[in-house]
Amino acid sequence: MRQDAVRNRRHLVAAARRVFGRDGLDSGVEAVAKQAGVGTGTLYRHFPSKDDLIAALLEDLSDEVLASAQSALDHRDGSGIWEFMQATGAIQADSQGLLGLLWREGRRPERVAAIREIIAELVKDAHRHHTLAAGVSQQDIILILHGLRGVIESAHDGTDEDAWKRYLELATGSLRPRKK
Amino acid sequence: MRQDAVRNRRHLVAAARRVFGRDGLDSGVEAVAKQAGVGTGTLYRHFPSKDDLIAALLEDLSDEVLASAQSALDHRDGSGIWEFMQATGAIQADSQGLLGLLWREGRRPERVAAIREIIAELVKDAHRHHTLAAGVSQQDIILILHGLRGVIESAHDGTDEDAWKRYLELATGSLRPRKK
DNA sequence: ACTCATCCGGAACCGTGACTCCGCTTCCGG
DNA sequence: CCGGAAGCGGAGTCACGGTTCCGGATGAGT
Repeated sequence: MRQDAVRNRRHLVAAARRVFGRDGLDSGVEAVAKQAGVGTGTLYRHFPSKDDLIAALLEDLSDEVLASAQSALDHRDGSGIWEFMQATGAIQADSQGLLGLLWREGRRPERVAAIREIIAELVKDAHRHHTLAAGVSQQDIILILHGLRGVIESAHDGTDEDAWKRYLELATGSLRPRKK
Repeated sequence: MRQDAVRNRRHLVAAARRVFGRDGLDSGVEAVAKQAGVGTGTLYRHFPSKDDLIAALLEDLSDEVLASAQSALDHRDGSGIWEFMQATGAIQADSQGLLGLLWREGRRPERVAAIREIIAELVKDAHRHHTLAAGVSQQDIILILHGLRGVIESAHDGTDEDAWKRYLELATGSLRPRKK
């Protein structure tokens, strides 16, 4: 593969992330191509369809999530679940909420399953070390993460870029075990 | 205005709510017209553009929210804020997350302002009666509501229709004052 | 430097979906 | 009942955006 080709591919995914993140998936492929500094023909050389481009984008993003989940798992002291939620928030915010597509639509189900798997593991570990309130399930964590997505999507056109941090603070307040 | 025209208008708004709620705003106007049992021409007689139809829809929804907000305000015993969040959740769930458009996009800013106004009032009342943890602001409530929207949108294609209730339970856990 | 396989750009194509137009139908006051 | 104004339906128009195509440019091995 030629050097300029790999460079263009990278640029295209980055451009897609920027454009789709800013203006939504309804943005034209032409906007993405222009942002990447190439023509639409080039875009279609690398990705057979717009949907494939989006899939590549999500592949990238979910790689990041999986990586952070793995590193959170390494803790094994019950703090992993908190770290994971923070990291997910950061990635979600950085990608302007695009990561939510992975959840919301049926895209890349294996990835979603893998992430769920790890969350279950993190929850189990947290319970083992009593860093999570009793009765909180993996499903509850996922609920909070869906909420996190909603918050980030809303702040999107707004002013407060770090609102999601405050949100996590609030939302996780009731997940921590009762400090007596 | 002729009777059948009034009826058709109502049917159109209801149909739009159903169709757009189920399949998203990208659904064609033809689907809405068919659902309402009329032709597209009729739709365009009542609403000059698709966007106007959506605006009418949101008008309806925000009417419901304002009404529930008003009735929550009547309590004046500090419980209004909780009732309001429950009611908003119910409306949001019923409309399949369409209500979120009011928030997310810049649509109908006066309505949004009015709702914010009432939330501020509810928060003030709650603090007066100490039914809300100190340091929780109107902005925090809105964050939780954004999260609520995210949860409902996600459950959308899923199985668990009542997930948002559990979410509210979790999310509001840390908003209540420390029961000592 | 030469060559050719690979890659690039963007004009042209085509399907989709918002919107218009107009002949026909239906309501309703007299 | 009758007349005509208001309303209806849906085929046709048009613009937009995803996709294709191909002549020209460009990288890389000899």
